[in-house]
Amino acid sequence: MRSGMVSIKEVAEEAGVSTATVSRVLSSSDHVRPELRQRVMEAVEKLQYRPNLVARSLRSQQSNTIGLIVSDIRNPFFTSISRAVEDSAYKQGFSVLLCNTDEDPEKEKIYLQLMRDTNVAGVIFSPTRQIMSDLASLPFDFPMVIVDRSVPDVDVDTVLLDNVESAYRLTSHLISNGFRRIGALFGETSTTGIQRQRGYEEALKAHGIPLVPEYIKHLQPRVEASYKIATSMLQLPHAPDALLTSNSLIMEGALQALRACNLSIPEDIALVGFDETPWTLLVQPAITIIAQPTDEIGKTAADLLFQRIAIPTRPTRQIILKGQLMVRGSSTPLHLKAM
Amino acid sequence: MRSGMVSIKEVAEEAGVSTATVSRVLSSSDHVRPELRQRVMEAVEKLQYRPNLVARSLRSQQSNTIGLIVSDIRNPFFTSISRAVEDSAYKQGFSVLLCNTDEDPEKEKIYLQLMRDTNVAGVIFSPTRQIMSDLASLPFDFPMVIVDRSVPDVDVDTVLLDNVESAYRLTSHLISNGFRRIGALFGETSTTGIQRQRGYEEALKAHGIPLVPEYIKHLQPRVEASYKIATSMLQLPHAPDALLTSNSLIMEGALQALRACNLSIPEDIALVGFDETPWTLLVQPAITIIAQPTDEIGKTAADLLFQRIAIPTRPTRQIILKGQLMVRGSSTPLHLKAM
DNA sequence: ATACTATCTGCAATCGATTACAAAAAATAG
DNA sequence: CTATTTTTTGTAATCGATTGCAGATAGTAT
Repeated sequence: MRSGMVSIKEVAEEAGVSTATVSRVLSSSDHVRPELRQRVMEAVEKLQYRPNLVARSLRSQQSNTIGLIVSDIRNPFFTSISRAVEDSAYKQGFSVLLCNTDEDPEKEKIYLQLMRDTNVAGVIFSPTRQIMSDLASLPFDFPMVIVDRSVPDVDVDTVLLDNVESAYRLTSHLISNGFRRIGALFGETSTTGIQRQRGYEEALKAHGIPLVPEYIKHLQPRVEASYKIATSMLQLPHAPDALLTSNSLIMEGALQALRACNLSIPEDIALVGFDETPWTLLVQPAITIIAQPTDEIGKTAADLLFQRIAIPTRPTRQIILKGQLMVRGSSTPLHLKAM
Repeated sequence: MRSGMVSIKEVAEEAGVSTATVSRVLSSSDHVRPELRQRVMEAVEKLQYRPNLVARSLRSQQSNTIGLIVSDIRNPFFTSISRAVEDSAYKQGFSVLLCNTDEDPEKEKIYLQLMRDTNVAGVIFSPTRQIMSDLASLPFDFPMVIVDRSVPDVDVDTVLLDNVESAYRLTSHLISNGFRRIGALFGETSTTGIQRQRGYEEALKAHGIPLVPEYIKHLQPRVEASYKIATSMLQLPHAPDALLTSNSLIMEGALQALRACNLSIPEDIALVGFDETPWTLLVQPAITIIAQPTDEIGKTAADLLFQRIAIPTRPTRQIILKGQLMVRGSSTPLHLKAM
């Protein structure tokens, strides 16, 4: 155990009061005569006392920790979210337990259990589709905010992008720039992919462009998987003249594939996707994307969570944020290609 | 409080034994008659009992949480480290508290205090230079592993890159490729920048190239700062013909600056740096870098920490890992430029 | 069968705080 | 100055586990 461990008892002794009084001074919400308060403060200072948060948490049945459960912190989207969440948490005096699930329902369950067992104040969670059905039935009753993904039929706070609309806009942008054979790669583990596919299909329909099944693929949201699938799509007899990708890892793999096939962008093929990463602006041409307001998503999720922690019975909210279409060189219109 | 909260007491009752016995069954290290063990297990199963980790931690004075304190999780280096750490922790049954300090000594102190107050099992920490001097004197006696940075005069486990050597190799590579006026941008908050500067200077010296003070800058390790400083360096009468950057954020800013100045790489200027990020291979030309073995660094740090948690008196170790020079297009020799 | 060990099990203390309740002190009213 | 109310303070229970110690049970040797 820590060597110089000093507990509330020693402080009480030093100040000549009871532990209850010390506790009252420190939680500061209660009445204590100024003189005693002063004595306690001095004792605290002298002994360099710091309250043991574990003991406090056990007794008060509250905690200053929140959980953040995402698929992989290395996904730039979640990296950014996590930073925003941690910032908000810090300001509120909370700290953040980070969990990576790799889109694995088993790990998701394990981490949710951990959250319960450690009695966290609440959880911000980006679940796979698989876990969703169970979610309502699982015995987890801590405050929770779902982020990035939507959970139908479960009454829970949610923050996410307007995925259908965003994909619709992104696809429409390609179409109005003259692209017709639009290949699309969607993540298969999240609802996000599904919604973005919907937006994609609606846009095609609205413009009278037929769906081509070979142009639509679902895959693990990983760079390698994307590279492979994109490469094979590029070998098709009628290869696409544009590629729409549903997250930055898939976009990364697709870009690698284009490079490997020696295709130039956008002359041979356009490339668009989701999420602002450090590199969408650094590669040439820069990549047209839907920028998600990750800071705001993270901050909003944290805010929702703290509100729910404060008032557990509050009606739930679903907050849908708009993405921003950033038009760049990777989707330049066909008739401008010669320039 | 959680609704169906079932404690060890209920389990004991259900199984017709004492709480001590239940505890012994669950911690499984102790002798318990098979029949009782069976009864307890059944009760646990029936009541869906899960031990309260807060209570356990308070009583046993141990914890299954470790802290990870870095400057900014959005720095790809730390993103990767954090993932490796979390993986190792998960395998050992630990979870990870994530803290971003923004290289701010005040936040560092606050987080260190938090770590103490929550009685974490240990901490993996990437400190600023400022906090170092205090480090030994601060009253923090939990197991700690320093990562990425070196702390002279303090007896503590450390994992870091061979920075001097790596910078030396990187610089030598530039020199042997014909570059002579090598500008260098170093982070000012960490020891890492200092060590890399040393390697840079030694390489110049070894090749008989004079140091030019205007070519050496220290800055906040941030994209914007780097962009500004790089831009101003490019305006020099005798502008550099190569830029060496000491981390990926600085490299990002520098690349933006080169793009803004319409300089082509490596014809007008070479660019090299540290850290494998998603984009070093995606931009064209790809960027020559020293790849740090982030997975290994993170894993090693976690291993060291767990070993120290197990045996606090173990002699400390300093583990120095080698970086890997990845030669790419951004530093192609001058005489090949015409090709 | 008796004595002696070795194994199990339960009681109760403990970890370090918070908090219900009651007692004491202070403030206010009459 | 006493009665009543209000504000402070302390005592002790409590949160939910683990664990030292002693008593109970089982096992072994004589």
